[in-house]
Amino acid sequence: MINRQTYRDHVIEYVCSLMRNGQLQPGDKVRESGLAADLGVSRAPVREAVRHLVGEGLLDYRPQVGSIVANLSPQQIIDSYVARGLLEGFAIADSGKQFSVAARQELRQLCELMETSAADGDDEALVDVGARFHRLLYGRTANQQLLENIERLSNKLHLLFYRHWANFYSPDQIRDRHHQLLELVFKGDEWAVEQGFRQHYIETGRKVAALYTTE
Amino acid sequence: MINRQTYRDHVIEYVCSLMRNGQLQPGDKVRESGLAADLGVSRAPVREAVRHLVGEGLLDYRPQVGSIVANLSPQQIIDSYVARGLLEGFAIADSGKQFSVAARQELRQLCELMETSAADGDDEALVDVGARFHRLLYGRTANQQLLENIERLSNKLHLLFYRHWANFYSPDQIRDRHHQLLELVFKGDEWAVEQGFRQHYIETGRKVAALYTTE
DNA sequence: TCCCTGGCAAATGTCGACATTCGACACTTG
DNA sequence: CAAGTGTCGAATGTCGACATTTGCCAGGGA
Repeated sequence: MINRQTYRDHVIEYVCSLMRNGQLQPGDKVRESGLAADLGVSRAPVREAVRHLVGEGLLDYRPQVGSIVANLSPQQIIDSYVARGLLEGFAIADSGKQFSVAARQELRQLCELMETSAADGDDEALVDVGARFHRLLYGRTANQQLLENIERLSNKLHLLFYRHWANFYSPDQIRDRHHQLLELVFKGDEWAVEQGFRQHYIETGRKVAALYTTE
Repeated sequence: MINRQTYRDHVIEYVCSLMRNGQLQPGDKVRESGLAADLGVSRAPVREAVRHLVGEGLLDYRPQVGSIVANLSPQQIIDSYVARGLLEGFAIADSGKQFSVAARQELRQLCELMETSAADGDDEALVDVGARFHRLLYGRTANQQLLENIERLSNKLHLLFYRHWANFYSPDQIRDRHHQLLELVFKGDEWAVEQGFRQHYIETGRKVAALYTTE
């Protein structure tokens, strides 16, 4: 038994799945009693799970009132993507290590895979490949503290907005944008890498934010 | 009633004060029952406080076993300072706004105040002034998401290591190091600002880490 | 002597219930 | 009719107790 699972973890996963399913949308109230009833557990582990998700930024919390699914303003959306670009760009630039030929090939193949997934309209696969692509890059950093922050932000943006970003670019654009990132990384100019990733994410952030402006 | 205080918040503050007092040191076990008994409350709010502090990175947590005060490895210490330098440097460079004459004067005065505090051996005042100095700089960012991450890291490093950094530099050095940061900021070269703050923090991080290496 | 094993104590995980607070709705009043 | 107010329901905050797991230590065997 490597990792003992506690009820709290089940609740966390359950809430995340509700967010992925769309059954929980930004602004929706999250009632502890409801979750407890759904899963047949008491409110104690539910409260811990909710508090954890609040800490992750996935839920907003008001004392004595309760929690709602985080409802980021357009500016907050952009800000989150900016922060992610900053962290991920640095993590990649700072990792320093060279990419093996095999690793380069794998990353390039992922770009192609993104294009075919996008062309097939398989958004789920596209998002998944995109996540693998980025993780392969920033995951090379030896800085665990940085990694924690990146994954927190990454997970937050993924759960809140993964639905959308597949629709902002044509299959060609998706492939090309990520190919360009790769070339920056392989070239080894750290400053260019950081700027490139910042730009990559701020563009996506602006597009996502645009969807949430005054509807 | 602006901000209703709940027991959980009291517990958080209590644990932080224990860490500041040195009654809780890195590696020490944090028993929920003990805290509950100390404060005369039940374990429920204590658990929430502990979980919050785990999320902040101040405590390490092992399921079914308990929590201990975070005991960062030398590398993790450096990594944390690197991350803070990255975030703070960007926040300052990206805020873009000009500093008023009064603001510049205040910041320069804080540098001098750091020197006098250091010369007087008043570490508490020195650390406090240092915190105000840095907050005045990074607090100008409009990016709330960034700010949250900075303050989380800042608070973590402050609580775990505020004891030490006052002793790494002479009063003159402290003043000069911060004056140099100010000149970078006032000059407005964003890239130089980012690099400067990264360097500032990585140096401190290395010195702190050195204290925790194989004693 | 060392290792394994079994049980004991203590800490965490979970539960159900009660207390407290907030938000909403209907009612009163000017 | 609008504004303020009182009450009620529901959700959160807290509590004490029980269940379960972990780490430790004593005891026995090789």
